[in-house]
Amino acid sequence: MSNSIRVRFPPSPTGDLHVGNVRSALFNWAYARHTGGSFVFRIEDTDQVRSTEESYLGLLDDMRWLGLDWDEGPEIGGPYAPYRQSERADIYADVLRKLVEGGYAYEAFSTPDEVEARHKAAGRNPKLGYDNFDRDLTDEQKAAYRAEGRSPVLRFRMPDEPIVFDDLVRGKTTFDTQHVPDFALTRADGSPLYTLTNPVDDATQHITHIVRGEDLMPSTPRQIPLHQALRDLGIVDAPMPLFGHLPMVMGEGNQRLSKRKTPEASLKFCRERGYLPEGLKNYLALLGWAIAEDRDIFSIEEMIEAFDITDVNANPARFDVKKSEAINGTWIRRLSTEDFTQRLADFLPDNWDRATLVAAAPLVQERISVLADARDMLGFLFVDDAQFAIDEAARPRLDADIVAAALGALEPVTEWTAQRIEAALRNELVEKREIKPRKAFVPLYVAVTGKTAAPPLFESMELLGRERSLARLRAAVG
RNA sequence: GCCCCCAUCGUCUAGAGGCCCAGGACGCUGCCCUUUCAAGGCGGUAACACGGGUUCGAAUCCCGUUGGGGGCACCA
Repeated sequence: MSNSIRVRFPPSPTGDLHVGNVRSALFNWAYARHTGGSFVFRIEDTDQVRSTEESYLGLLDDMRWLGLDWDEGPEIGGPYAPYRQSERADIYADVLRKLVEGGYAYEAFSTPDEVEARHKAAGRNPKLGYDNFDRDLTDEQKAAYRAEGRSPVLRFRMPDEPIVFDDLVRGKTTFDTQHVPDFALTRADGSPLYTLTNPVDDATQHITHIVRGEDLMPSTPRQIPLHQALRDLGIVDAPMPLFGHLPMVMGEGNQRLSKRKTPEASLKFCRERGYLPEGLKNYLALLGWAIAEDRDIFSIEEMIEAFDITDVNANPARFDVKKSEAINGTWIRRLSTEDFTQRLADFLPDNWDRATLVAAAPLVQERISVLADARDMLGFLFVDDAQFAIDEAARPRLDADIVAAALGALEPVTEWTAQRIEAALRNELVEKREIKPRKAFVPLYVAVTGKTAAPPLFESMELLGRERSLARLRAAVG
């Protein structure tokens, strides 16, 4: 199926995924599923110093958690294996050799300091980048550098013609190669750089659509001539891939997402907050894409059905925590009680009593937007009585008279069910004492749960149990 | 500084010349419901960055300005 669509997601195992990466993965995946093409998962670990096995394993776990399954990649292999760049060294070495032999790449000995010094001496902007100084070094000059103990990097010889491509989301884009210096393909130790491995893998793995963040747009005028060189040399016969550059996902205040400044932007953080994969994917899909004029909530199946890269818009988006949680909340409410209970149980600490949890889950399902909210809301049921404490913010809402009256009404109740508790309390406080329900129950919420935002009172007391409930009421009076 | 990209409510967006004195969602907010908190229902608030063109007609096309973002590594 040489004419079928192939997209890829190639993260580096150098840390946690952030939501911008996840959005790229999602769009690529959705496009593959929409078109019946292949989604290739590739690991770009050419930077041996920064890449870690832990991060690699984390990447796999995150992708599985998200439900973004890959057709080719780690652990399952595929026709263009291996899919970890650290295992493709001989491919790169071979390409490099042919590139040099074909005159597409050359040895460069200049150090960054020397390049900058030449720019300054010539009155040019020192930030201009490499100046193509070593392009036509003679063998004697190279030998002289080597005699100094220098090792060269290999650089790609950029063509003179402008690079023009039709971006899938932005349309026609032109780069004048005057502004694109010959770029390094290797380090001085001969190890390959991203600038080589990424285009080589895209070519050798027959990627047809390269959909990535806008931050990679400046690498496109380098990838295109390199891909062309690979074709000219007969290394690959893959046609030039199409490029689509997704808008950046920004944090608050238009800051670029970084784990330091915007922790909510890391997938790890989202998972710890208790986002549902459904909710997170739904929200992320909204960043740069819309399924319809008046719809925000849609399933992944609906997204697959409707998604097309050319419908993605080009302007940067802000990751809005409030909206993402609101979307997640509606996904939580959409879950069946059984499903929700299961996910909550998987999320909450193991030592929380299972039976109580099953009974309590339905009470919070429509009150939370991320699973972590349930931890706060249900904590009063699972905390040791010795450690139970009333929130400082809630304490002023206590009312000793009301709590005492409630205590008096509840002590005779032996059949400890929500119905009996409610009947006793209403009779005493609302009927006999004519206290408005709103006024009557808030102090009891505070006494029993320690908070003003809690699951329904009577059910909460039933779950807490007679003795513990009465004890908390007594503690609140005294 | 140089190169590239972008520009509709506070935010995410719909809008591909007349359907738009601009629609949806989040947020904020009013009311209803209500045992707290939510959820739900019904309202409200709020935008085409600016200036020139093109056209009978522009949020939609063109140019410029301004603003924002990205890149300029022997990181990816």
